[in-house]
Amino acid sequence: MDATDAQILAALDLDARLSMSELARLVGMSAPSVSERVRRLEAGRVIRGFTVDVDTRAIGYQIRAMVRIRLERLIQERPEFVECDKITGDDPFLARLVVHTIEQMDDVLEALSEHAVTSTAVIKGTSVKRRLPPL
Amino acid sequence: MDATDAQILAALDLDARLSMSELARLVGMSAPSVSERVRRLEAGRVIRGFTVDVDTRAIGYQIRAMVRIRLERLIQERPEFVECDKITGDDPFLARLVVHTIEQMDDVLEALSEHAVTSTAVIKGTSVKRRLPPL
DNA sequence: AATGAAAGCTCTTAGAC
DNA sequence: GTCTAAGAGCTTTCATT
Repeated sequence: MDATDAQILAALDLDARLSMSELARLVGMSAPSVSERVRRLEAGRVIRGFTVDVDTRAIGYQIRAMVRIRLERLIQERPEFVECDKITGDDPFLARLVVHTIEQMDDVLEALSEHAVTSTAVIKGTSVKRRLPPL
Repeated sequence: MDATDAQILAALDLDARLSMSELARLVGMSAPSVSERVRRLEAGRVIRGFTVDVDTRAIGYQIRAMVRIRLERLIQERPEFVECDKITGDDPFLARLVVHTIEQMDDVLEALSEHAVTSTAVIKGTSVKRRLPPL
């Protein structure tokens, strides 16, 4: 990880579909060199993969919420939970929930409540969009 | 958004750098058709962009935490906060913090504590890796 | 580790259904 | 909205430094 690798990661964070030749122009190197660096970043597990950033609202999921819960299995089995971390504290799991309507959110949480207590905070907006820490 | 678009999004979620011809093979269409569909998904703001999934641990950030706080500005200004949502509840912001050491985490939280009360939960692991909701 | 040149493949555009 | 065909551009390989 040198300054050039940092430049490559920053550029790919903004647009992961940049061609190797465009990336090469950005960092001032030849395409084969940059291609080899990206390959090494993947092999070294610095780059875990490349993903698409989908606006779930644009496909009908109007409500997002953060849900704390004790039981992991319930989260993993429900595809409406799109992310879950194990954290310190009384309820060990914090999950991101995505649903079409408040009614659907209530359905999901009611179903969970039969097995575990949950604590829910509805997401009203995004203050900082996912970004890389300083490299 | 039809079944083909859903297939395209699912495939790009797994590997956003798939070539249009590979994507075309996967969904059983020609490359120009798939290319046009991806272009429309971007134009229609369903696809917000393409990003790289970087393992922050592999670049030295050993500690992750979720921090609740009242003040938004403090989060936006600190690049160690890599994500922040505005939520319902007493502390209106929930942010993801990434630091090298426990000492650095303490430094960041001490600095914040001069201006606002925070509540922190350290992340011990990931139970569900970021995924798309049902399409 | 990086470069330039060349072969092979991919993307995009154009035109037709 | 999708297809095929062809030209432009890209990625990859390899010899070289």
